[in-house]
Amino acid sequence: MVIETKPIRYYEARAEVAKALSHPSRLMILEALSERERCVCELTELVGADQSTVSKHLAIMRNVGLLETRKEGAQVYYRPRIKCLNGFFQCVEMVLRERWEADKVWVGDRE
Amino acid sequence: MVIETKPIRYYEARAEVAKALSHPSRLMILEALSERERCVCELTELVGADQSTVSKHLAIMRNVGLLETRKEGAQVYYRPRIKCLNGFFQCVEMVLRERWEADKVWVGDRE
DNA sequence: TTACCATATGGCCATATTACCATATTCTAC
DNA sequence: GTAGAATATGGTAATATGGCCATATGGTAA
Repeated sequence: MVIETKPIRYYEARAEVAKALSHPSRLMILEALSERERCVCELTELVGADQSTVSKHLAIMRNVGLLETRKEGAQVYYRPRIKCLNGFFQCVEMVLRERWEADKVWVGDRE
Repeated sequence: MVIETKPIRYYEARAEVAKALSHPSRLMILEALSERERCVCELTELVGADQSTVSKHLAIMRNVGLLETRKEGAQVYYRPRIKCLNGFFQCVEMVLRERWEADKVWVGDRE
């Protein structure tokens, strides 16, 4: 009974993208960018961390292909590279919603 | 110019789900489970890691609400708790596909 | 040129993650 | 009851991640 799998590289590439999405500050940034492009200084203010920290978060997302950049003078504007992030977040939302429902039922059982 | 955000807890909860999806072995397991439920021993053979390692991967996904379990004798069968993972993976696929296309163009530019 | 602003990178430290091994727990079979 | 299989958990070591500070880089403006 051998299960069909794809080469490890396949899963590694997908895990890398998911990992880029797995930090609160990065999700906050993505949400802000879904509205419109922003420069690093705006996002630094948004996140409230050191500018170098935010720069590294942005590099992580750009490296996996989630973001792209545009230079304007000394500023660098970041924007989403894809439009499908809704599908991703809808799924995460459903996980959280179902979990919440389950917790509610479970708590109810104890009373 | 203050950007609208939600409370940190909001992003943390979502990042936690994404983090549970950000390991190659866990993605391999999810793919196998999308077909049908499996016991830990099957998944251990699939991943090719120590049984305790696989058990911990499964616990991570169960704790965030991605998987649920069913006991049958001494065995524990895991299955997905939600049906929307396609939306998630379609988005990841698109990121990878777009990145691949971009790389192709870029390489072409150098020749 | 110099001074200054915006961004990226290197260094370092604290913490988190992952792996394995050993062991505990739970169930089946005898 | 004991033995053994299936799974979960604790310990520990190696590596990865995330934060800040300091600094490098690239741009603007005088």
